Amino acid sequence: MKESYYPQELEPRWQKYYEDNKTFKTYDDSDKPKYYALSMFPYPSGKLHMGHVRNYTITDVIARFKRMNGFNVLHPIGWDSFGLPAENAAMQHGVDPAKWTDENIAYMTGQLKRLGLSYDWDREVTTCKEEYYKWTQWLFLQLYKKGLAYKKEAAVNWCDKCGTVLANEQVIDGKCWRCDSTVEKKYLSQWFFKITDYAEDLLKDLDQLKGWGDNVKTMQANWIGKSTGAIFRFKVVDAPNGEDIEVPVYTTRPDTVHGITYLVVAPEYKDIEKLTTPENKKAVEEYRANARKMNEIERLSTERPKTGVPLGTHCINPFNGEKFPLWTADYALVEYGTGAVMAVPTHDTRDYAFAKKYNLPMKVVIQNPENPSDCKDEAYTEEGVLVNSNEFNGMKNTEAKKAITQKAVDGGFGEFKTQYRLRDWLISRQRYWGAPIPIVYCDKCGIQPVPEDQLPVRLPKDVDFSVVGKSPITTSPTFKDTVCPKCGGHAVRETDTMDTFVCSSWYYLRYADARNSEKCFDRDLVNKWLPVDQYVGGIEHAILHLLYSRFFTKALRDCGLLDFDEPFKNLLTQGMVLKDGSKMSKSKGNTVDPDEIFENYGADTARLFILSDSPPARDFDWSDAGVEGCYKFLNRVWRLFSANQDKITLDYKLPDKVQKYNDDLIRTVHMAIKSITNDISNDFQFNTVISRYRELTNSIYDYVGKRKEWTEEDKAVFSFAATSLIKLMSPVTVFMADEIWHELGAKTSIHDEKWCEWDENLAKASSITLVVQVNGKVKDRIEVDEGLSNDELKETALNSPKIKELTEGKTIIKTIVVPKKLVNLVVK
RNA sequence: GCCCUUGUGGCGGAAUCGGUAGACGCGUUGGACUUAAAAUCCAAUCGGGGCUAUACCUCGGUGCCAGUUCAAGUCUGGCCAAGGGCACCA
Repeated sequence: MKESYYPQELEPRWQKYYEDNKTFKTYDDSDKPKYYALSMFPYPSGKLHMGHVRNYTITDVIARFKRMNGFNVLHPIGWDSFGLPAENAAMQHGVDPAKWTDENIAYMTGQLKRLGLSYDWDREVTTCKEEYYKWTQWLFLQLYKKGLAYKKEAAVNWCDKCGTVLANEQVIDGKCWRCDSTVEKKYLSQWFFKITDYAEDLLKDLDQLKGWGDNVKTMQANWIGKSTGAIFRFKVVDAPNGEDIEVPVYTTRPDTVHGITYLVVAPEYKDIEKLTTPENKKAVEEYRANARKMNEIERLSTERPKTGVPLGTHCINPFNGEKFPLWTADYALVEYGTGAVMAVPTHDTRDYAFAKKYNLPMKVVIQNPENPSDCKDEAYTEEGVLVNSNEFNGMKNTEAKKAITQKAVDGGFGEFKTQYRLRDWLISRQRYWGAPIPIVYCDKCGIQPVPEDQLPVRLPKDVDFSVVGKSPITTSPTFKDTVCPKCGGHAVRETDTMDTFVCSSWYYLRYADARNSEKCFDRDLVNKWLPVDQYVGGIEHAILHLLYSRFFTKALRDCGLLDFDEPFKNLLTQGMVLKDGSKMSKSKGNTVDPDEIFENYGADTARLFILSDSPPARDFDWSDAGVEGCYKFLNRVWRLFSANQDKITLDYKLPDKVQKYNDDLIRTVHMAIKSITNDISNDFQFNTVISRYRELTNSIYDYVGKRKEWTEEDKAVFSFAATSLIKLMSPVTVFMADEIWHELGAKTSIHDEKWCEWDENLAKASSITLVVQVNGKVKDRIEVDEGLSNDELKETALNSPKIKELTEGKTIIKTIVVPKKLVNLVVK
């Protein structure tokens, strides 16, 4: 065994060995229980970054730990390889997106292997390959058949820089999630998935997800945005041309209905022209034109003062016969509720601000009986009792919500209503590098799905990437024209491709049956492996990917393709990797290249370090000194073995009875096994696991330092300690562990070993430190035998000279004994 | 504004049930080895005070203020700060 550690040589050697021997291949037929460990698959951007390293190392250690604990582990990897960067590269450098992507995948595959990740490479999936996107298209058709994929004309989010529309989830503060440019509204005909059909399911089933953090669950719940209230329909009494017209509103405060003093419709409200009198027409038109010009950010700013103009028409409140005016104002949103709002300035802060500005009347209808407010200075939005509300006066507002809505239902002018903020998922993209939507438009038959036996609809190669203002796919001379599958006549293909989030919404299912060319996946295999037992990835997908995947699982369940409701049983959202307090990014210039770390220290050091300093869920601050420290530690472990190789055997036999000093080391090892096992099992606290590695290593070094002569017993105990250490470390420092293992004479890989077990009786110190407190303050510590009873502990405490002195002349009122731990004397 | 998460030494962070606060590491300081350096090893390292000094003793200390308890980093109530999410969503 070499005297010092040499990762640069030994790591590639083992890497090749694992590859040649398919050490980590997973077989479907096994009598072991299954465990599915999954990292969020990467976009092949070119190179791994430290966030990837952290993500994949965490999952890899989990997979290896479970394997050693007797599970048949599925631990796959793939590539989320459709998307804009490849197309941008094509536009800028004239390189084929497929080639660009392939090259990136090849490079990053090398990096993943170098990092020592125990993937079953035979299950690799690549979303941009025909063998994969064929099934993405097939799944689209299944959703289409179920009525869950549909096309509609709608106001959609348009990113001019990316040249495509975006889903609501991809608009962050009015800006594009990818390129940060301001998003505009456009009216376009686009494909949607009906995720709103699953709003209630997606919300309700969050309760099932015990293994998800509350942060992610509340983010999803907020996004779904459920509220309950009522719809009220108000008749317009003075519409131009005497038209008979109603305006429905959605409200969560039906209890305030007697306080309506005006009504607001969104500038884009569909009937707005019919609601506008000729005298007001000009002002209203102007206001609407202005609203149209505003971008999302301006429009949605809550700071902007409220504006609006009257329409000139009026409604009657059927509850009290009062007449109130109609206005248009852009604080009403056309896409939420009915696009119209009943305004009660006394009990809604927005209505209050608006009414104040335009001098609209106010009427108090809810009051706190203890502390009545006249709502002159601000709206009263708390609970209370109804006033000025006819037969409902005196009723608690929480009860009145129901009673008043019921009255509307009975009177035929309203109903109970549950409303969600979630919108349907817009999946069309006007880009080339994605899965083509398998639809054709026939001149005669209209929209026609591509028959399943004609899949995949292949991406054309004969395209011009230099075009501006339209998707390159539309430049293909061969792609667009086709025949109608129904009538055989002329038809044109849909040229939009699918959002890449569609591809990533089902990839975790494909791993269960990755090479199936006949089917999307075998139902039994998917039901066998899924749900994912442990999913690991970044918090940035809390809404996007995780919500879409949950939707897909439920929709495919309803299509009869699988038998479970939720795809990811446990979710670990790892924190960001920071350097100097901020997120690593190229623009900040604070990135660390994983290759450089591999080169200088080896993958094991990288793996050890990325797990060592913070618990996985927290942000991790990269420090060069920390890497150095981990490298030194590995050297120290290496030297422990190289300097003592003659004393370590793999087939040691521990005697039944050993010397006290040997018993102490054995106990230390058992305690380490216990705490390491528990720390991994309990929320994957790898940072403390690594502390235990160091503690155990320190203990073994202490032991070695004290031995002048070595008995056979000493060697056996030492062998036990050293081999336990290297096994415990093997999921983290994968290459070094196998190298040492072989240097010790093993013929098989350490990664085929069973996890260490501990004996509960040995996993505790032979003596304990009794803490003696007086009035809750620690006054003495006494080494006592482990087996002492509570009475004996009390006796020991009272006999301590220190305690005697402190209690001298005082009365002991009470004595608390915590078994094997502590005695607290309450004295006066 | 609403919701979630987090607040512990110079730093990253430990601390099953309420029971020794600061494990382990980084950094710093001192020492050993060396011609020297690197590497390695040993020791000290929350703050204030006491003692010539070591040992030791003592007081304070887990964002702030209260409370419960023999005992609070941990439980309860009220605040404050940072990070994140949602947001004219009626």
